[in-house]
Amino acid sequence: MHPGETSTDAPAGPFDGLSLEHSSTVDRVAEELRRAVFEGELESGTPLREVALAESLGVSRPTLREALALLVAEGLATREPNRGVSVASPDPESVRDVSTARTVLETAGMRNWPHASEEAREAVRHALTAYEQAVAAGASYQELNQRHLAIHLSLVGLTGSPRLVSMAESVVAELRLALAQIDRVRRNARDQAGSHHHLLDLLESGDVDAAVAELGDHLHGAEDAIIERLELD
Amino acid sequence: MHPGETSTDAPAGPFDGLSLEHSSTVDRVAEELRRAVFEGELESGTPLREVALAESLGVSRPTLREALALLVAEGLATREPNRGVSVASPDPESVRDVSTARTVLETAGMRNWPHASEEAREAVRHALTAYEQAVAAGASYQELNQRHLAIHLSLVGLTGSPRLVSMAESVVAELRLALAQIDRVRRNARDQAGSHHHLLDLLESGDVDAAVAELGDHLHGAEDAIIERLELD
DNA sequence: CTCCCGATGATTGTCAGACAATCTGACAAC
DNA sequence: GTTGTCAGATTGTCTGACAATCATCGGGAG
Repeated sequence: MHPGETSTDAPAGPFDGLSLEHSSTVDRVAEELRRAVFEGELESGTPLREVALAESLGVSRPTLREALALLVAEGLATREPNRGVSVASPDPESVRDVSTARTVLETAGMRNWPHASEEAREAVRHALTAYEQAVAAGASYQELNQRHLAIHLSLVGLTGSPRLVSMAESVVAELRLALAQIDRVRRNARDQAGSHHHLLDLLESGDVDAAVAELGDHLHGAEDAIIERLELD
Repeated sequence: MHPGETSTDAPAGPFDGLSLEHSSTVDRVAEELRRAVFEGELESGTPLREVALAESLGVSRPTLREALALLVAEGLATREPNRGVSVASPDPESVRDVSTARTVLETAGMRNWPHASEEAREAVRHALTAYEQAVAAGASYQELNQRHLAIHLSLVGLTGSPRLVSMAESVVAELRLALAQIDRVRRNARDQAGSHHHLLDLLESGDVDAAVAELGDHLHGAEDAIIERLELD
């Protein structure tokens, strides 16, 4: 169920850290399409013609169709009957919805901070420091974006529920799509390390309510910023 | 973006309320498989052989494969590489996870009761009365189950977020699978109308905290009951 | 007698090609 | 200006096929 997990349940052997890329063609195609969408190579609304794409990727049409079905299920593309699949075009309404969904999921995680596993709490700290290091190192826009979203995902991880995390991943994927569309040309990521560091400090000090309030502001601000830039297309 | 919405943006015409069943073969196949799973016709762990199923349903193998991919994406079936897909077998861990996910989503909805739209609140009341009427009428096990879960979905609807509702639907689907497996033989549904009515009364009176506590007990009890029966298979 | 090993059949993953149904756009007819 | 019709393009679906992989089972080595 979890992609990164080792599937063998051998107790402990000398062959740890060895895992073979057992991905199917469909998975690779889907991954390549996701990458293209997130990197902004495909503008929103672009129709994904089956024959052309299949030929371009060197796979058969049924295989490509399965991959497209995955993308549609993830909300990264939309299918209109008899009209094919095209890259999803985020509208203000869906951005608002994604934002409220994020708020619910991440708030639930933060409220569980005192009862969360030490492992989950450590994951939050690690995600934050990784982000801050990326900022300090002047990492690329793509990497900063990803590490920033990883922080928010780690907050959902505080619930300890794999299903909630996977839901959050799906929602965040839609957000990445919207961000990619907005920043297709001018890709500048503001430094938000301070805000997140403050968030973690509040959690560590036990003031969960204040942290939740801060998160609410943070997400609401992001929502407004995205919608604003989305509407002057 | 919303399924029930008319896709034409004509201002207002005499042709409202007209909609044609535009379902594809893949959708129909997936729906039939879901039904079979929920009715308990397919035991958990049953391998879904592609050729046999395709022939039995009168569709081609690629079409069936797309439908199976949908089921897998919904968590109702699992795919093992080169070994095909089989009906998912709920284990205690996943039931616990489903329960915590439900708790998060439904609690979020209830906490939003005061700010929810009147439409959403009315949906909760309607779902409850529909369930109570079904109980009074001595409806079938299947119908009672569905109406009971509809109440819980309506609680998530209080968030006003379509995405959260669809997440809840996915989670509830897994729960229906587990219930179908448990009650494959003895299908008795306890009358839980009283508990839910009390829940709604608490909400209407404005005591959201008490309602949330009550919901927590309710879900935790259900979780324990399911796991208990699951473990004496 | 037990255990490892290789052949055999079944099943999946993937491909190529084909056809009908439907959509799009343009053009002719009323 | 609306309607009818047609050609091209695209999707939805089917058929048939092939290699890769997996499960089973019988035989030979120890």
